[in-house]
Amino acid sequence: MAQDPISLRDVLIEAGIALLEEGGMQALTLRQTAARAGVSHAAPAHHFDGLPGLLTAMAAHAFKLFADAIHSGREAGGTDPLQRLLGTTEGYLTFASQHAGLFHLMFISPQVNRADPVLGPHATRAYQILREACQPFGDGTPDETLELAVWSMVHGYAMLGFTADDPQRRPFHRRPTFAELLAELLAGRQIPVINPLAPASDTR
Amino acid sequence: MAQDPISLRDVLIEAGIALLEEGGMQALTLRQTAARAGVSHAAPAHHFDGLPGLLTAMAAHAFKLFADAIHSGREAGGTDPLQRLLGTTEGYLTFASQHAGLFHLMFISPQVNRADPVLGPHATRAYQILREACQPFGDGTPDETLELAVWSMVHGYAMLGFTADDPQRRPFHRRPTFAELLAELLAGRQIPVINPLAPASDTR
DNA sequence: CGGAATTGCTTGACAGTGTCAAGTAGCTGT
DNA sequence: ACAGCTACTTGACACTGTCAAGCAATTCCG
Repeated sequence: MAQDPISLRDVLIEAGIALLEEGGMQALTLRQTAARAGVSHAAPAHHFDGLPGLLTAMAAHAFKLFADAIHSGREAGGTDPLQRLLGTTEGYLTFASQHAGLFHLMFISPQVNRADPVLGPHATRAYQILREACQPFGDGTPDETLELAVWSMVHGYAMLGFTADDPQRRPFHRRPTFAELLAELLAGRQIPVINPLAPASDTR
Repeated sequence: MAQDPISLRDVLIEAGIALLEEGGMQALTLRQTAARAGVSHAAPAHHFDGLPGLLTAMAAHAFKLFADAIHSGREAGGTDPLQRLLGTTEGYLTFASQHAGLFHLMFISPQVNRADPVLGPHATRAYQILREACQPFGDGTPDETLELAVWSMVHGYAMLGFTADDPQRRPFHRRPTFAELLAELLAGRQIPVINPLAPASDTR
């Protein structure tokens, strides 16, 4: 074959994502996925180990998109450490709200086999981005307490955003933004200067 | 014995909880619940509006248990404001780990009808307990930023505890405790004294 | 070059699920 | 006594995931 034709495996993953984003986890079934991909209902069994296998492969794909999202969020934050961390968390939250189904797959669905090694690399990459964004606020070495504090807070903020989508039931007069929460968390820390070693030079 | 005031409705809720705690959300089906309650497979339809109705009723029950759990956690914290807040969050986390299925029902399951008014009272009561535990760390009035920061952090900590149950994949050398995370969050705050004689005349 | 094995998918079946329609036993109110 | 109502049962239907068998095309290899 001259060119590698798109494998049914990838088509199925795309079809599954489409179903997930259209109708949530309820709509994501093996048979519907196969139908959308234009194959028979048992075809997916030859590429994935049942429904959990398909969901796990989709979760792996989702982790890659997720790591890309928080990476570009960090890059959008420029060079200022606080803006970089904020951009990272904004990427986190934007992905969670724009791809709620994939987020659910990545962090919640009990059908995903979390021991599968295909999940590891991109999940680790995503965490490394968060870790590096936290680094300037520590004493130079990785501060696991700060990392987990930021991670827990942004993750919880995203999850609570899903749950309390009924405005009337929200206990807040005005829901604080995550930036305010992060400022609260970092209030006890020294905010690092932008370029501590070099002589004062403006940002371009 | 002679009088049998236990309604089938309550029996079904208990049966559902038993199934949920034994086999997770996968095992919680209408028909299994009916079978465990000793009735026919269509009996639940006369007490709940389908499976979502049963799950919503179970979630309401769960919110009551949850509010009780964080209430006793707060009481166990004694009178010191920090210990009270810590006890509250510990109650939160203990409930989440010991009743993972109910926690999933309360905050995650898309089948639960979150607009149902039966969810409101106990969910509100739970949040009020958290709010009051945060109050001493504010300037006297409810500080919604601090409340949401604490809530997001404890919620995210609980959720991440579910996800990353594979020790090998955890990015931490030693997973920081939630008390350490809370200390990090409160590091920018004045820790209130235990028995303030003039509560409102604190430093400003 | 030609059978044989493998791959990729289809077809068909089965048990299990939620939901609906119809039926029934038992109690209640008049 | 009788009608009506409540609480459930029975049966059916469409849909689900999974498995076994089959089949056509490709690849292997002797």
